[in-house]
Amino acid sequence: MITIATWNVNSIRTRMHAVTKWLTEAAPDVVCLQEIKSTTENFPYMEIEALGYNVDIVGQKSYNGVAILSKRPFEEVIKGLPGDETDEQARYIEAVIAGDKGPFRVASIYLPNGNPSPGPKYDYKLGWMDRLKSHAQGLLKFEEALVLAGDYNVIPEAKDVYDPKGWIDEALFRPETRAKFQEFLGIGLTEAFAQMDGRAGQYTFWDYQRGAWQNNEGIRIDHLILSPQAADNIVDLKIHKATREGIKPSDHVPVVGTFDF
DNA sequence: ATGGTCGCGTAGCGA
Repeated sequence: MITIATWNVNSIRTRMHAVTKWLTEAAPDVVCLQEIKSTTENFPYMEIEALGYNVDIVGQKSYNGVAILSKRPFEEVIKGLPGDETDEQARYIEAVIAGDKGPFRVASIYLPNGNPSPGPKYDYKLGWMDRLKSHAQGLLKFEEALVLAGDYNVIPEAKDVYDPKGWIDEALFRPETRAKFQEFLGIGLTEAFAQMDGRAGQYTFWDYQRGAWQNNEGIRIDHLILSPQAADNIVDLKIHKATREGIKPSDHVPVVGTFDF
């Protein structure tokens, strides 16, 4: 069995206490991190490697930044989402890792937020989603287990947000955003939560403001997106809500899939 | 009610 997690940590340096605690307790095989807000020079490689992980990252000063941690060595790493050489935002890293039954491929994705919308930031989001779809179409041709994990900044359905009417103009929930997400899934991908659970009100993010956590005013935006070979072999999916408690939590919580790879 | 809270970096932006 292989466990693959995604977690937007909202700064790796500030979150190291919570991250090391969770890595020790949950001990996932692979972890996709987003919003590390760190350059390569400032990333805490030593502390994470000491917990038994190989680490590779796409870093950026102050904003964005993604990483993949893996207890098994990387066979191949691809950095940056293809399709726009002018895009300098650190939002994509992909790796091939050896499973017990052959290699599997994992990507750590930090899809643009897109607010305010409409506007240039929303256009960037939609363009990024088009590029992700194109890249994923290429990956599907390998016909291998593929897990595209990350903060998609997309609320798939009304049941995934505490106040759908209040969110209708947000970049994360606009009909055009949801339609493009469905178009992305339509190339032959499966959203793990929809397959495994699908219940309403299973959130992965609660804003720091307005007592959102205390009032359970959350949204579900962190997803594991699977190729057929991954969807056929997922055996469990859990949202680790407990990490939203405690001192200096991230506003996102981990989503963890277990696969018979 | 155009508020509220984080993180980065030390003003104001991004979320």
